[in-house]
Amino acid sequence: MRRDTSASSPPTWRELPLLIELNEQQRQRLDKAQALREQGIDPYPPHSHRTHTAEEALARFTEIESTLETEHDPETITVAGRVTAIRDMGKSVFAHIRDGSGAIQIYLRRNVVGEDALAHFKRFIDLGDFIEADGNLFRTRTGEVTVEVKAFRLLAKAINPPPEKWHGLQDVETRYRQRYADLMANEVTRRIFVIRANAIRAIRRFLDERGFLEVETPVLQPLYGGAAARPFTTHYHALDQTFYLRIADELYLKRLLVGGYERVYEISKDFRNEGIDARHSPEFTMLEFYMAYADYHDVMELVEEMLVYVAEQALGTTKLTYAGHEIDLTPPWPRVSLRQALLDATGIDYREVTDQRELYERAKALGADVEPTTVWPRIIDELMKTFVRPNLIQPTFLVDYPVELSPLAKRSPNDPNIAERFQPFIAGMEVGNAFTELNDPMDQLDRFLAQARDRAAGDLEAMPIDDDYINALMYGMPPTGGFGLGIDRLIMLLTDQQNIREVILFPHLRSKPTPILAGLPTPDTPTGDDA
RNA sequence: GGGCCCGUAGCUCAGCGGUAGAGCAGCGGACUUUUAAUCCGUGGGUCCUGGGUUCGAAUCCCAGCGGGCUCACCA
Repeated sequence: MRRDTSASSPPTWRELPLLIELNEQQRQRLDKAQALREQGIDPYPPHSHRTHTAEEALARFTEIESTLETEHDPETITVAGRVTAIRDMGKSVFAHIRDGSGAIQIYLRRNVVGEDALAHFKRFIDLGDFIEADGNLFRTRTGEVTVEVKAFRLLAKAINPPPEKWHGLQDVETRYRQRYADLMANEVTRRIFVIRANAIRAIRRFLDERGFLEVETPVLQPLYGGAAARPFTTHYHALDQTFYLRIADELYLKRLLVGGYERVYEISKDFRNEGIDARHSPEFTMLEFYMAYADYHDVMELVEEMLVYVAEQALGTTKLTYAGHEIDLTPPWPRVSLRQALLDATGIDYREVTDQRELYERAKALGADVEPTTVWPRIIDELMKTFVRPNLIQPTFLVDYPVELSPLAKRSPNDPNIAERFQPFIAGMEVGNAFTELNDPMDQLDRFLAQARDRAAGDLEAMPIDDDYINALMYGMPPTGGFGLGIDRLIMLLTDQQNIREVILFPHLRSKPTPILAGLPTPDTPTGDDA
């Protein structure tokens, strides 16, 4: 059946090509919407007339209650929101509505709202619908501030019934695929993303107040770099060239220091085409900042101060609970060299075990997951992850890494095999990465060449040579300290979540047809354009 | 990618070879201060999909799809 889409009224659901079987409740609700239209009532009216949020209404009554001469606030207010509970008492009805600020109870009594209106409410308003209600605030016998309703209007008819009221939405897959339903049903989920927003705002404020310039650098890049990871690859039609989604911001931000900005930062999505697990999301949010005339010691101090500030702003405390651990962010955090940490945990002093074979034998003997072919720096990395990282529960800076693990970091003046690099660990989780930036263009070129050799040897994550970056360094970059922070992991810490997908609004899942679109055209359906 | 586990009503979950269940939500009824309202009655299922075993499969077996945890890889 074809329908003239220029018709003046919207279609009834029976006219649309819904290939799914609607369930009984969906059909009932669609029929209610249609019945309302036939009465001349728009189930999706364009305007609302709210005068008070739930929070404002509750605050108002608390404030004026003691001055009232009557039981009810004489001023009529209008509240609006989603109906989350209905308790039908016969000649009166209690309901709760929730808006973005909170929830408020409304009360409809037949002799106040009128017999017809009460019947209309009972007949046409369902859980999940958006309504607005005009009325007067009062306090019920049980003490709850409530709006006694004089009139109400439907603002938006909900066709899908909301999830179960007591248990909320539990199914993890549905919670991720239909985050809207999760947010609607679960207060905990709503709270996580408020904390996330507050934390990111606090980071911006902290850096802005210290003279950092927020910048935006390319997400689509002709050459990726700044980290060890496989990229997402795409074809750029207009330039007829392969481009990559960035895996890090680093090399572009440091070009800006060459240009003369002293302090820059960027908060942005990075993309790494690698596995998904509880701590890794291929699309994730990164903060990177760079400050000229600073080294990694200066950066450590700034990072301590920043994370304390962020926790205070987002949570109101610097003490967190994560996976049962009590964590105190109060600075200063211990600085432990990687060499010392490994020595304490494994008895191996890597400066004295420079032979790869010997290091392998000793790591293997300790039970580390290494192979005879594992290269020396990777064995160090593995030892750190297995024997050191899990024990770094309280905030700790692990400092001074082998140069081979840090191709963009400056060598220590005391030991050319050591890079001035640190990583903060909290609750056994690596939350960032930082170093005194390498600004010697020829040393940088040499490190790139070493990466290129690893790459040729089959390491897909080794960095490609960025010769334009070398050219930038040849103009001169001031001594600089830089820092990268995984925002998602920080939010996991702040919200005591063990899975990164719990702090990402719409995490990636394998595509599955939604019930509504089953059988209808999707972006994957060939259209003749690009196919 | 490997191992283990899960998929039953709109939602939360039982059932685990013998007629498909409960609570919430829905529908009908009673109740004018309830708040997981209460009380009476009642409709609703491709038991993820496809094969197989069996007199008989939601249940057992195989394959697939989707998801979770975990290991590997990685930040």
